[in-house]
Amino acid sequence: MPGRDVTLGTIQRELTAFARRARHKAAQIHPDLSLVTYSMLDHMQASGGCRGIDLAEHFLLDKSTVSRQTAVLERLGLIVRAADPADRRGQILRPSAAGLRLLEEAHRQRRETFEERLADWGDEDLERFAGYLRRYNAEG
Amino acid sequence: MPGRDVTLGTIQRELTAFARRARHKAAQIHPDLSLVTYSMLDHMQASGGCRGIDLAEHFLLDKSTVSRQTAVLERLGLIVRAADPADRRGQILRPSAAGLRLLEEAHRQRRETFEERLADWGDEDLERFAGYLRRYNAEG
DNA sequence: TAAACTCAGATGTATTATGCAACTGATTGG
DNA sequence: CCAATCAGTTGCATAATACATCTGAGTTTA
Repeated sequence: MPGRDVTLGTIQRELTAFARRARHKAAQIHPDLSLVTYSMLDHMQASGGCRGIDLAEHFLLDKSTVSRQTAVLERLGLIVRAADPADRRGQILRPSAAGLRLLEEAHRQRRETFEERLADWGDEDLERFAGYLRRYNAEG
Repeated sequence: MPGRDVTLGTIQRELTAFARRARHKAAQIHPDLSLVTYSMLDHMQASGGCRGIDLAEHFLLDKSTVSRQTAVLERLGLIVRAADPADRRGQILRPSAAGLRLLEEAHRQRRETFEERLADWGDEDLERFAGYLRRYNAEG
C-alpha cells in the first residue's frame, strides 16, 4: 500500500481531474446552464426549496454570483420565487414545472452517461464510492 | 442499499460539490494560480514532462486555454520549455526549480488541509477511495 | 523532390463566471 | 425608535474559456 501522503495526492489530483471533466460534460448536456447553475437548481429540488444565501454557503460562492445565476434561471423560467414566511427578507427558490422537467431530463441523460462509464462497477463498489464522497464532503 | 440510480445521483452531486469547494480552496492556497493551472503544473511533474496538447486532452480544455495558462506559468518562472526530441513541433513542459518548490509547498499545505479533513479515515478506506477515483477517471 | 496536408502552439475576439464593494429594503434588538 | 443586521441586487474589474484564424515545423504523397 502506498504512503498516506501519496494517497492524499492521488485523491486531490483525481478529484480535480473529475471537476474539469464534469464541467466540460455539463456544458454539452445543458448548453444554457453552467455546471454550477445546474447544481443550484438541483439543490433547490433536493432541499425542497432554499434561499439564495443557502446556495452561496453550500457552494462557497459569493451571494452576488448566486443572485446573477438565479436571475438566469428565472429568465429561463426554470424557477419560481416565493416570500419566505419565516423571514420576509428572504425568498424561497424552487424549480418551476419546467425546471423539474429539465432536472428529470438531465437525470436521465446523466444516468446514461454514468451507466456507460460505470457499467462494470458492482453495486457494492458503487455504493461504497458514493459513501466515501458523502463522507468526504460532510466533513468540510 | 439504495437503488443504482440514486447512488449515481449521489456520486454526481457530491463530486460536483467537491469541485466547487476545491476551486474555492485552491484560490486561497495558491492566490496567483487557478485550480486548473496548478493542476497543470502538477500533471507536468507527475507525468515527468508533457506537451501542451497532452494537457488539453487530459483536462478536456481547448489548446488555446492551455497555451495561455502555460504562458502564465512561464511568466511566473514556474516551468521550463524544451524541444521535444521525438517531434520538434512540440515542446516538453516541465516544472522549473521554482515550480517544484511551489508544488512541494502546495503539497505540504494540502497535506495539512486533507489530514484535517481525513484525519479519522483509516488507511484502508483512504486507499480504496483513491482507487475508486482513479478507476472512475480512467474509464472516461 | 515539391506540393499538399497535418499538427502543436499562439493570438484575436467574445462570452461568461466570479469576487468585491456599495447600495437598497426589510427585519430585529437594545 | 434608532442602530445593527441581513438578503438580495447592481456596478465594476478580472480571469478562464471557447472558437476561429494564423504560423511555423513535420510528414505524406503524387
